[in-house]
Amino acid sequence: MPTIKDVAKKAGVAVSTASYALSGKGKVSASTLERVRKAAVELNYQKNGFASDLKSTRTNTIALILSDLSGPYYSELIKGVQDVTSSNGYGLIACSSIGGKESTANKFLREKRVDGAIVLAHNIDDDLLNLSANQNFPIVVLDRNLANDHIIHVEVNNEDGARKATEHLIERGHNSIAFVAGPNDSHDSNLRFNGYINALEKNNLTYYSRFKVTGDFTRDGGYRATRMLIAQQTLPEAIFYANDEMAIGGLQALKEKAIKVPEDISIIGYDDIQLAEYAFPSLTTIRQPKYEIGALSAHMILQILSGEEVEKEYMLETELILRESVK
Amino acid sequence: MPTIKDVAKKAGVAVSTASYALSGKGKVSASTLERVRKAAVELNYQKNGFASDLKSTRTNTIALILSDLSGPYYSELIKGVQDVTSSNGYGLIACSSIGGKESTANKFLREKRVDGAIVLAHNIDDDLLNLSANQNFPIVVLDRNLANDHIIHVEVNNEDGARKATEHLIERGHNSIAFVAGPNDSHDSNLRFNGYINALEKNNLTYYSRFKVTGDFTRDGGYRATRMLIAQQTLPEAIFYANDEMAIGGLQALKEKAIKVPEDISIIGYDDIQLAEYAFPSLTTIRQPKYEIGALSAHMILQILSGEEVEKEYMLETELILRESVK
DNA sequence: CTGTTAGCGCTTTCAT
DNA sequence: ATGAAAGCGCTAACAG
Repeated sequence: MPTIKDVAKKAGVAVSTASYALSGKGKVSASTLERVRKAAVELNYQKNGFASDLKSTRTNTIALILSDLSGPYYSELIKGVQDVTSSNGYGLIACSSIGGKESTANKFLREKRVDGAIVLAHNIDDDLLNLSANQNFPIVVLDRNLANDHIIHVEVNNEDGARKATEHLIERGHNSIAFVAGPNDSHDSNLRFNGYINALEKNNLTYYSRFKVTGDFTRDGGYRATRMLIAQQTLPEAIFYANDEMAIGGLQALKEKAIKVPEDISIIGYDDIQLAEYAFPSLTTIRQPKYEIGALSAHMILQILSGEEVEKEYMLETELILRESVK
Repeated sequence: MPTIKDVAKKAGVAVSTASYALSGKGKVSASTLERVRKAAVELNYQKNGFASDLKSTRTNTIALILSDLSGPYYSELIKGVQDVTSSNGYGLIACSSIGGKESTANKFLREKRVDGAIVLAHNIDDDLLNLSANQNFPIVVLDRNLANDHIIHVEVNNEDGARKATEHLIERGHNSIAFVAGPNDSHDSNLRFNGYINALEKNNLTYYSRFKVTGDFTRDGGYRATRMLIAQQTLPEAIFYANDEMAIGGLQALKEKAIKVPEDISIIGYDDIQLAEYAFPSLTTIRQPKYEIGALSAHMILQILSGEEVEKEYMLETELILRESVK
């Protein structure tokens, strides 16, 4: 691999001159500029990004850290982030937190390979975020609450969203409502559970712990959770799934047992992923403003990076989307 | 930001010793190791990734470059790549090629910020790939053919897939078949068009150029293309969309004009994205082995990186998925 | 306008 | 086992 030194030698100039010429920071005569450029092309010179970052300490790139790059939920979120970063001349890389301590996500966070990060990955632990965040390295977290001056929270009102979902079910006349939770360590899922409980209490409905089953936010988890519900002697009148993916898995389980939705049982999801609209029956759900979350998060990071003072807490609201899965 | 120098000073050792201690490469007594570790924690020391990469010239990370991080097609592909990389101790970052020359994708490719790359992004140009690929920087391309010793091609048999789709339509008795193409510069779309033409010819059907309209691989593009088809006096008996997203947009346009699928017109897509199964009517389509593409690509990169000699060309086959959108 | 030079923070010989 | 020191490739301050 040729270095800038080789280019300089070939062009018959000093490295600094070559550097100036290549970076286009003026201070070079047209003729040397030409010579240097020519030499660079001939040698197929490509600058070493690490070396230049090491000097500049700015990467102009932010990272979006997700627990799983391939989830359907993320599509719109990414779009929001991407639109904002790219229109501000920033680069974006997405990385997954799969792989624990060794994951790329961990590495990027620890070693500051980017200028800032947006994190939506329950398997990244709080300590790491607390250690990594600082004046020059802003972090936006989307799925937890951390007491740290350099961490911005962009939250969606989970409790209220879950309350809306549950109350909608109650309004439609359902008295026994099951809740299919996400992973136990998911902050979001726990808040949604709280909202569910609140709505129950407010309406004087008793909560039966056998009506709470745990999925893991995947379609398969929703399928299994629903099978468990079906296996119990009394089927609830409605099921509230803590996310749409699980609801879609549930739809499948219900269909297999010939339990009709919404005739025999009503179901409601959470998120409003693209598929929700196409599921059969289409899924009544709680929409999260995913694009806005992404765009706002990116915007905040860039604000901080450009030295602005910003609010540390943002709360976005949800919306009930009526479709066909609730009677 | 504290550096390793600070840690060394605090621990009362030389930088080299600190480096050894921190990287766990032996050669340090238990007591100094302890001292150094303690100092590092107290200072909240985090190593500078760029500096260490600059020395080591290995990042243990590969990049997946996509034209748009948020497309539904990519989900499974990413999963395939991710499974292989993470189980081999490699990191993965995904980046988008949006933003042209300034995009993160370009930068990573040019400046070798990763050890290798998998590219599925029609807006990255051939020249850049040719310049970047070399002995130590393997590239797998998924959407084009480049004559370059250091570029691996993983292809899906587009022509054959399109032929299958078209012939299926013909077998089901359709004689006038429209084709909704992707962007004109898409290699994949052009090959699919060839397959379509071949099938027509083989079955002695004439090709009408008014039955070829161009979308841009998006739902909206498919919607508009379909409107154009509808606007013409004679509707074809069937439409072959060069990808599922456009077909889903088409479904919408057809529904708005009360044209029933498949009673009034048959449609077939390409890709078999998740949504295809959930569309109404569910979409008959050509499945691309997306997960396998991803896994194979990642595998090849890692092979090369570990010094193996490998084949440069791979061709994967498609499969016709029968659903409800063809009469 | 061009060249010399001092680092950026780290790893890694090579002595001790 | 530990330390001194040489660079990785680049940028930028400074001198000319």
